[in-house]
Amino acid sequence: MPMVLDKDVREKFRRSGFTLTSQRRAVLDALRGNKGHPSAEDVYLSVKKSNPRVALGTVYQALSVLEEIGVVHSKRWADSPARYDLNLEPHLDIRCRSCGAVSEVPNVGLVDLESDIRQNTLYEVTRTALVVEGICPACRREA
Amino acid sequence: MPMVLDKDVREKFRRSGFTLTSQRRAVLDALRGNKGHPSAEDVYLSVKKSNPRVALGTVYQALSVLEEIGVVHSKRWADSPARYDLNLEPHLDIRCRSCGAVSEVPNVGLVDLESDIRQNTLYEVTRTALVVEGICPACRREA
DNA sequence: CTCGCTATCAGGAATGATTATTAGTTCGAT
DNA sequence: ATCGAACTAATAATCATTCCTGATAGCGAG
Repeated sequence: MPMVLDKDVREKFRRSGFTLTSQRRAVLDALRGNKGHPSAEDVYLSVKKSNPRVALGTVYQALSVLEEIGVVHSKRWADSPARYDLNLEPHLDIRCRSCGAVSEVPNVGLVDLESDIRQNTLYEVTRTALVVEGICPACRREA
Repeated sequence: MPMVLDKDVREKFRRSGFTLTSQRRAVLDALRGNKGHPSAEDVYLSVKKSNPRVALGTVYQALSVLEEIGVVHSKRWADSPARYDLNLEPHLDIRCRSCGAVSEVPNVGLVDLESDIRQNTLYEVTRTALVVEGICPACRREA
């Protein structure tokens, strides 16, 4: 249940000066419909269903705009394209290095972490992402 | 002051079954000599000084072996090649999205985080990396 | 020491994700 | 309706990283 409401999105577009085009809305809808952590390619395929004329480059550009205005979030694991999601609550995802599945790790306190970071650096922090890798139970059994 | 002693390294190579070749040792030395967070290319250039015949691919392979046996650590920021370091204490690096500089954020409590993670997932955790981006003071002044 | 075995290496080509380019299109403001 | 800025589609280009091939090196058995 991502907390990304249309009203907030419109507001963020307005403030940023970017325009909320149909393609960008479609990318957003694709992310809404995909509870996992789709790659740009996944989003592209999803968007293509409703609008077969979109180009992959447009999806990349839309994702980058959406991330810049703070509506989507990206994470990069090794050996995998970047993955995107809408959930802007700080949360923790783990990726299986064998099968590539991504799932969420619950109950990990990240709340204080970001403010801790801001207090200990002179940088203006724009993005944080905690990347965790492992072997999922299913793949462990197979090994 | 990386805590990476030759003795530990040899032990880890022995246990893993990989062989400690001169190229791999050179990669390790390059990381020792570079206190920052060099990319594979940086390491390559550094290694080349003592052995001009090494190939970039070899550096990548050496880094991946060294990471697998737990001697080096990699992090991936957006818009930047992967960066490697020797410091295996969990620590926090921030990268300036404008000039690319990487520096460390001190005094952030990451100690409990990893055990917290392990307790809340069925995955066998093999790697964690906290990736933070921002604008460094120098670049902020210029903007 | 020498043969043969296996892991590794150098060099370069190939891959795959992402970005840049360019010409055309849409959209909002006038 | 007109104009200009922002956006898009399509494709080419880029860059990090991996893969492939034949050559080497190191090691154990004899």
